[in-house]
Amino acid sequence: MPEPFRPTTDKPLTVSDPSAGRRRVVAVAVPKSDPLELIGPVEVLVTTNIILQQAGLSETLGYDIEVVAPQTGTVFSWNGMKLVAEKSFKQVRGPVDTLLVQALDWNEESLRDRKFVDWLGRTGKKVRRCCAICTGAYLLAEAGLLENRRATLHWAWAEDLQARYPNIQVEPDPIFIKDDHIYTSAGATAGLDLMLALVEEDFGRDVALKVAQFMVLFLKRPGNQAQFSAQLSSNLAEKDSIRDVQAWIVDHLDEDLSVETLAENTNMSPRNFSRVFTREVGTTPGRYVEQARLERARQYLEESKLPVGRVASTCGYGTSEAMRLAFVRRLGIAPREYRQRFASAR
DNA sequence: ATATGGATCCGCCAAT
DNA sequence: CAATTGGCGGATCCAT
Repeated sequence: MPEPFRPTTDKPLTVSDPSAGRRRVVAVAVPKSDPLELIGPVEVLVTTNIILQQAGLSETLGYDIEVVAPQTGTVFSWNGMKLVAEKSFKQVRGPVDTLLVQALDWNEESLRDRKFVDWLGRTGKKVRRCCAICTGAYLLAEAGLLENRRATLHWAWAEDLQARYPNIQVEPDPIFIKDDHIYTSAGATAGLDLMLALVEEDFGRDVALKVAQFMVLFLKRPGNQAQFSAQLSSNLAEKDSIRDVQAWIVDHLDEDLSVETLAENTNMSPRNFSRVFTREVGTTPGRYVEQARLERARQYLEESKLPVGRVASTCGYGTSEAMRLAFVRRLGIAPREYRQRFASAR
């Protein structure tokens, strides 16, 4: 076996809390779901172990990872690939540090498995951290762990989850959300970011950055831009006049896009324009403008090397501070950090 | 980090 | 009368 990872510098690894100890992580997988959403996040933890090992710290620091399923046996059978769970949840004994719940299965059998869901609920309450990757949020919701909490998942499911569990505050935009000890993430790749956040909590920023740097060599964030564009374009208005406004907005992000100005161009009063726009598009003018600016800024941060300040002004933010606030508010992460994690150009 | 002024949103009612 | 549009005011969000 070749050496898995060779550190690029001789700088010693800085660990925030050298007495953190080894953490027991139980990853819960269900049959007939997407294995990427298990393998990716677990890979972050494994990479952390490797990096700690390189620093000679793996005796005392790192993750002990177990994968469990509703039943032992085949967990995934997908395009000829099979993953086999050696343990079922019934065999989990003793305290767990972090519970990691992978995506939901296509036919939702796992949701109807009362013993399994009850175990999730009991365990999720006790552990220090309970995390869901994307549609794993359904399992947490069914287990009652998300009641009256903020949660996120991939935007394509957000509406459905909200409808089925009305007392959850579903927010589709953030990369991930931490509410007390319950963490949810917006999709498979967002699950990686969630895991990086856990690594940072446990062992500090230096370790998390090394892990991220190591992993982006292999994991170019796919579909992020496409996803957000789909989100914007899925809301195209029927009325030509409103569609024109939408097109004009994305072509003139750095100009005045106040409701008043937009209304003038459509020969409507601001009140009526706002009302018609909201009915046709599904979001208010102000929110749509913010969404468009945010999307463009994300794209530039990922795909260009423009300084953050230039990105801000190009995308219509008055100051880079304004953009920073918008990023933290909507995505839960600041622009510089966003670029650090998602930039595709080396 | 907080305070303040302006923009935006939304319900309500009046006018068209 | 029903449906659309416009204006007003308060609550909230956001930028500075």
